[in-house]
Amino acid sequence: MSQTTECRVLQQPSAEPLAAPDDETLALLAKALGHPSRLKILRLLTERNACLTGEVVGELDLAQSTVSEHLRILREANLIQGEIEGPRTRYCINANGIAVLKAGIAAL
Amino acid sequence: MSQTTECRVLQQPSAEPLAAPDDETLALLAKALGHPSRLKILRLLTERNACLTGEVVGELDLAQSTVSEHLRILREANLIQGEIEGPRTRYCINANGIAVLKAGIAAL
DNA sequence: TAGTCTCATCGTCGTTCGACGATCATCGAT
DNA sequence: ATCGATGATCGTCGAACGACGATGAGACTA
Repeated sequence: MSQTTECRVLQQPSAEPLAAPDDETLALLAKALGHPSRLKILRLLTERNACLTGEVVGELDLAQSTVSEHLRILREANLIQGEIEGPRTRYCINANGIAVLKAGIAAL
Repeated sequence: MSQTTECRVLQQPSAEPLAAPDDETLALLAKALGHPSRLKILRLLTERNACLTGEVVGELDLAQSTVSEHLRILREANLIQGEIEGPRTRYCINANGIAVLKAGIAAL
């Protein structure tokens, strides 16, 4: 059962258009996106509001360690964020990172 | 001297919003973008209207063969296109590919 | 305290990437 | 017909990636 508990993170609505990142940063963001499984994870986290690691693993037909790696890559790219919740970790979209990505691509 | 001859390619202005690509395709596009040199090439081709391979090489501080590889990757990702012009090749942005990319990212 | 559950991290293995120099094919000019 | 210039392709090498199983660290539960 998909627990769609909200991922409570302070985040201003950002009225600003948001500056586009430099090439180095944009390349890192794009690279993090450059794998189908990671795109699927992003869509999953968007669709549901947040997911435990185990829920993501359940959707991906990949080993737990592999999924955890993909989550790490997305996290380090600032595209998602996770908070520890007892023995589990709850991941959700990092809206700011996504916004930076969108701004960078839109500015191409 | 940078020859900014126009890259004449038929291309409808596309009034449609343009459908977002599937994850597989979007991942390939993102992967192609995931390198600073390739972003730089895209910007170069946008700024000037088109470039010969040699002009791109002159801007990138990389070996000719390496640049040619980057051009190939962008070309195969449909983000740029090249036309042979005598002994040289003239590259320009593939507006359609860029549009697909932007649509895919914007839809995230 | 022992046991279990969850998830991150580590070590490994094969594949892909990114860079290079060398080579090759093609076109223009001599 | 030869030569020079241009640029794609090939072969190579080290680094990074993507997958996996195994292990380890925390946090609840009995």
